[in-house]
Amino acid sequence: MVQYIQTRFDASFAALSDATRRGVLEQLGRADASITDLAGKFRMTLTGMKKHVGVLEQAGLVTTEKVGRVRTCKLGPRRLTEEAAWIERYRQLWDARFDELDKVVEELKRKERVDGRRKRE
Amino acid sequence: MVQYIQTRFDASFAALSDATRRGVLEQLGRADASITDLAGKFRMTLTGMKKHVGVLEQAGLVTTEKVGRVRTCKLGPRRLTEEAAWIERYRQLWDARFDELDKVVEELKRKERVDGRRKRE
DNA sequence: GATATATTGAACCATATGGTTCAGTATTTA
DNA sequence: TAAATACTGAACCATATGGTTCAATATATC
Repeated sequence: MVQYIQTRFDASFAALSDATRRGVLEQLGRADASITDLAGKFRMTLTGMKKHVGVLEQAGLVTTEKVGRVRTCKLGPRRLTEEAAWIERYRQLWDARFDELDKVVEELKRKERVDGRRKRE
Repeated sequence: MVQYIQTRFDASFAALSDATRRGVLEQLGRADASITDLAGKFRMTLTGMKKHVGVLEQAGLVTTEKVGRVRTCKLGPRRLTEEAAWIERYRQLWDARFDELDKVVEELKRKERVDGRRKRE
């Protein structure tokens, strides 16, 4: 279970780690497109684009269907819900962690004040 | 500018695409840790863990400081704000795209009703 | 039927990734 | 000062990635 989720995360974050693939997702958000369309838009060979689409498809972010000789790509079933949730959770962790640091700093300041007073005594 | 952002995205999403590194981030969200701590926790050589930490550091997600012989790792300055925003924007695109599809389906249904009526006429 | 179009697969290339081992160096600690 | 600890760097390995070219296949179009 955890393993499944982890490898799914691996796949989706890896898919998002390439500018071309992020661009393809944005493009498909506007309109479906063929491999030729995408290859043209991103100045790449058909074969190269096909690979990117394959990666996105593996990650569930894109689905494709071939009708006649043209393969049409569209956004896939995955909406990055879990990924968004992971990042949100991380951000909360981060906040909590730095709040702790703030407390430490506050504590230090308090002690300084106390020390100051002691020295003056 | 765009390039900078894109390569930053490349780096952070790539950093997140590995289960060990996501684990390290979660761990550091709980407490700072040395390379030895992390290597132990994730059953890996020091050298291996050092590399993962290096990737996270490159991405700005972790900072490290060496005091004496031990290097302490903590969460870095980046909170994944832009990454969260990118994903949110994508999710909206996705929703809009599928709303469009819904409209098409609605339209088809409407036509069917009309056709049905026509046939019955 | 001939030609053009759209994709596909295999093979190749350079570089990156995720890991290891092994031999250092620097710092504590006994 | 000797031994233990913590890290570091170089070198290596297998596999993945991001791209290409070239040849083949399937489908449309003239």
